[in-house]
Amino acid sequence: MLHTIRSCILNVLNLFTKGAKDIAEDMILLDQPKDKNLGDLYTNAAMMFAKRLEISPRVLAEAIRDALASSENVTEVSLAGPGFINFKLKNSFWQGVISDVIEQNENYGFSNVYANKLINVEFVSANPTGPLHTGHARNAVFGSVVANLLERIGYKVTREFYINDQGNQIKFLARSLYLRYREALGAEISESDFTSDMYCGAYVKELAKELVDIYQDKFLNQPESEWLALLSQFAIDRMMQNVKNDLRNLGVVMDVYTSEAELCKRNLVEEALNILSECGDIYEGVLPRPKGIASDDEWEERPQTLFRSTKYGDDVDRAIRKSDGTWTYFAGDLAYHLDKIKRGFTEMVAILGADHNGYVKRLKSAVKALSAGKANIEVRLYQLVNFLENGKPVRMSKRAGNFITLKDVVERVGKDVTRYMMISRHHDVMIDFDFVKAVEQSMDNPLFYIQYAYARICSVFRNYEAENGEITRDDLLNSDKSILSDEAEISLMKALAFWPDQVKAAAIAIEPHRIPVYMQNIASLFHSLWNKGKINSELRFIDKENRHETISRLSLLMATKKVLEDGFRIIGVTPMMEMR
RNA sequence: GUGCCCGUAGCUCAGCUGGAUAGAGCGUUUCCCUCCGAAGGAAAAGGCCGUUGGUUCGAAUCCAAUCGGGCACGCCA
Repeated sequence: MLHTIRSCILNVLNLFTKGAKDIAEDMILLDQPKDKNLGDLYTNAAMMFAKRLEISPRVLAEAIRDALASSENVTEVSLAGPGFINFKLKNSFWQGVISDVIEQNENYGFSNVYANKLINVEFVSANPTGPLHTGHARNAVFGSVVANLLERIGYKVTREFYINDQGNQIKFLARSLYLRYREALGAEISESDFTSDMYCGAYVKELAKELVDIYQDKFLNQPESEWLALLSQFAIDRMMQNVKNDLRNLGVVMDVYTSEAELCKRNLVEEALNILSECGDIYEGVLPRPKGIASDDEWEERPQTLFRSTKYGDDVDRAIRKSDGTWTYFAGDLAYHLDKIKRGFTEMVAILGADHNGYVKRLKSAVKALSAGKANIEVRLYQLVNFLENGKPVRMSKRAGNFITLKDVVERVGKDVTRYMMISRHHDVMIDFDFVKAVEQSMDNPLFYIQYAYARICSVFRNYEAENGEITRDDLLNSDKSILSDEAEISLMKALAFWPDQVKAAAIAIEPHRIPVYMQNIASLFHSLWNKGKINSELRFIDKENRHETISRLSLLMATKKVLEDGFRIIGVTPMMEMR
């Protein structure tokens, strides 16, 4: 719908000799003025592009005004301020949105700006050393919605989980498991046997029981070399099953799980280093003492193998080999991102918690260096979530193993509430997640407000169809929209017309929270219209005396329903047809 | 000491590539169910957008300083 207006404006821009060839339709701002008296829409295009076209904003504004004025949809155009163009449109223009939505059905809200480009979205990537906990919930939801959004603008998305299935942490997991294994077989174990690197959560005991069931006392009194590899693999397998299950219950399904150990076996670390060496980005050197470390006592200078990440914008160069000769975590990540590049990804997104903010620059550097500048990774950090129990913070200690798991959250408040709470705020702000308030059915919990709007729409269709039989798509498309001219009806249509814009903007900005915010706006306009029908019976959706007008109104409801469904699909929440 | 993020109504938060008189919900006050679902709606009140400078036709938005809060900072993962 809005495309018609934008292309009209773009045609004007193209008339000027300096050329508008680098101006895309998307760049033209169209919005509803805050003051409704100014018109239905405004654009600042004249001010935006005047400089680029080397022409005065006033002249450009006049040209756009004239073009709009001659458009069949426009009834009135006026210039204001330094170059705003305000205009009014025929009701028929807005009414056209209804057919648009119904015709395009599930495709309404899709665009193909990035048609068929590959993109990799890596998220969660939790260490397989324990169950997913609350901290992973936001990551999982955020990542999955970002992936959905990117698909909306045409990307071919790969949802990916990176498994850190080797290294010290896995060794300690296996040792912890072994302790519990001995305990299950009757050995005396005290909590002090668990060093600070080990895992003493209850889930390790569960694993130990399984281990006993399968192997009995086979590993009892055996040296570590006899059981370490097997127990490691056993623990990883079970933990990943667990992770996948928890994710599925949260509505998250990955396309690819990539194992760090596998990458190592394929010698990708060495390959990555070769590439970097050829660019002259690998050297033996000594890092300067960071300012944060006050005295030389705590700082020991030592030569290390370093990656010259500063060449690509990092603050300091980064170590890739430990003093014992093994790779650092970052070396593994070099291999991993080389793997992504080799699989053909030039665009990548990674979702990380805010506590990883120090990692962003080196990751971006790595991708630039390994791809000779051809690939890029966008990292999105999300702030942590505070879990509250009726206003009081829930204490968690990972060490003691008494953290709340993601599974606990989903079981307690449900998938939909969890997802909504995690996605409805900007990723840069902290969330207070109160278990009590989350399920309260009030406006402290806006999900219910949106669900309620949807349920009301479904209810109207149920009522109508109970009396008149099923209503068809053709009935709705062929209905006369011209009777839908009340301000509240037009406002709702306008909001629906902006839906594709909103989705595209949210996707490009990688800001999923805009979707629930906009859904709330649509729900609000709908509720308002509903209540207007209580006062003015002509606005009631069902008029038993007048079937034609009823179908016209139902067509607006259907369009609203479709858009809400699209929103629910993006955020992965199941719409509720009734809420009694 | 350095880097990243946040600071908008009493509270929780929106505010899109800089746009016109900064919005919503909760809470407070007043109205609206003979009639499609009142878990809703209409209205009132509530603001130096942390502070100070700068950029320009125009700043909550960009830049610089500053204050307050969160996070991070050589071989952990």
